[in-house]
Amino acid sequence: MRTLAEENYLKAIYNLSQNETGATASKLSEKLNVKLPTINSMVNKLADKELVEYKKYKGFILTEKGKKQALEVIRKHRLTELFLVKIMGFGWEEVHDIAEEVEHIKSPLFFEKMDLILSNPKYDPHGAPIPDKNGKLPKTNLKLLSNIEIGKTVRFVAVSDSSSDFLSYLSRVGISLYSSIEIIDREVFDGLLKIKVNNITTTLSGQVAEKILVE
Amino acid sequence: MRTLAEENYLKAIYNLSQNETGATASKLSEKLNVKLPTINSMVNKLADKELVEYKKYKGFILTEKGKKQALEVIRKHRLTELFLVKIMGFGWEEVHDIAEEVEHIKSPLFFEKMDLILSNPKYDPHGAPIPDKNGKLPKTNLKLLSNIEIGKTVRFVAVSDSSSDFLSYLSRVGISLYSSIEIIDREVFDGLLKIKVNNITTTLSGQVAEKILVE
DNA sequence: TATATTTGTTAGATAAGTCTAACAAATTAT
DNA sequence: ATAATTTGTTAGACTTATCTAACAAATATA
Repeated sequence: MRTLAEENYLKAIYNLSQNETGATASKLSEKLNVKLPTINSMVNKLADKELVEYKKYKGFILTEKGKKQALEVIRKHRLTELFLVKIMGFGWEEVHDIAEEVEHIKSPLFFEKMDLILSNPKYDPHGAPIPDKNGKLPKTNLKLLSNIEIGKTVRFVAVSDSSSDFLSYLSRVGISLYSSIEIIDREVFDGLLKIKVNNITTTLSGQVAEKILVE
Repeated sequence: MRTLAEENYLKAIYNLSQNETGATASKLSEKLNVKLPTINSMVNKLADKELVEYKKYKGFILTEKGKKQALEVIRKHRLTELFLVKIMGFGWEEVHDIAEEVEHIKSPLFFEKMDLILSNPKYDPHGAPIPDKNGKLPKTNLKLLSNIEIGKTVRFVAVSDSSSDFLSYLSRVGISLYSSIEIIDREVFDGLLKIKVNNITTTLSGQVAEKILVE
């Protein structure tokens, strides 16, 4: 039986692997709020179970088996988030933390029912793709808002940060998922971005623009 | 922070205390599927935290604090069961095991939302009362079907066993919550019971009749 | 390139929750 | 009332997931 801690390590390693930088001990340590030696001993355990591949002083990569298990947990997380928003009436900025708990429920029936009620949804309320029962993810081709050329108009399809603080901020400045965003101007020095959304001109910091995914 | 194991002990002790026999080490051991010495060490811990009162070789009783915490978990369990049936479309025989997992979710928001969606419900799908936010339970005056005199007609309002096996059996023989049950005859030797439900005559064993609560 | 800094590893300790083996108290049966 | 049985307790071991302290490798800096 997979433990709660194991599930969290698999998920964190999966998520870190999606960045170019890959999953290292110190990044995991920061993400999981756990000291470095703990990471070390846990990753050794996961390696014994053939869930990650790992050579000393090199980073970690999930095996196929590990990846499959990580995607199961991610599926549960994202299905839950959508269920919370669509069926229970939560705001998109409220659901991340609740889903962090619900994703560890074992009962397959519970999540199958969510999937049924939501009609096999493909994306969660933050635009992240929901893996299907076999761990398959819909292909997406996303760009960072911070990299789009001046003058272009793009569609806001996902965020890379689901924290309540960030999402509340976006709501506050009137940017919601699937909005059209026109790039008016960008400050070279710090990436400060002038955009037009719903005919209103707003300014976003470079940090914020890096968390907004568009197509 | 209350641990999962702690919550399960509190709940089990609370439930056992409801029977006349009270909560003893061996009963807890059986209920929680844990060996006797484990019960001993855990109950000692709970006593240190002033959640149960306990004198060697005597049974366990929850303190006010312990009772309050047990009722919080029971509230989560029963709210969840009703949510699963009413909102998610599960059958009453499917929800117990799922609720055993969901009841340990910490997020108060999650359960407040269920409560809101269900409009402050008073009873779960098995007729058990749902404690309110302060741990108050609606007073109920229930009798066992096995104790009702011959000739009387009663209303089936709750079960004392929420297992899938038992509930499926009841559904199969056509007895559902809030049915009227007329006692036709009872065998003195083993309590075998002849009843009439919806104008159909059925026979129930003594064991089954003891798990059916009526008023 | 040599040194300093950052990152990763090993060793050993701790807390929670479980177990088995051995024993003691309470209860039941003879 | 004594013996047998059941129930409860103590002692000590094990596993999981964490920690701190000490050290080693890799990387960055002077």
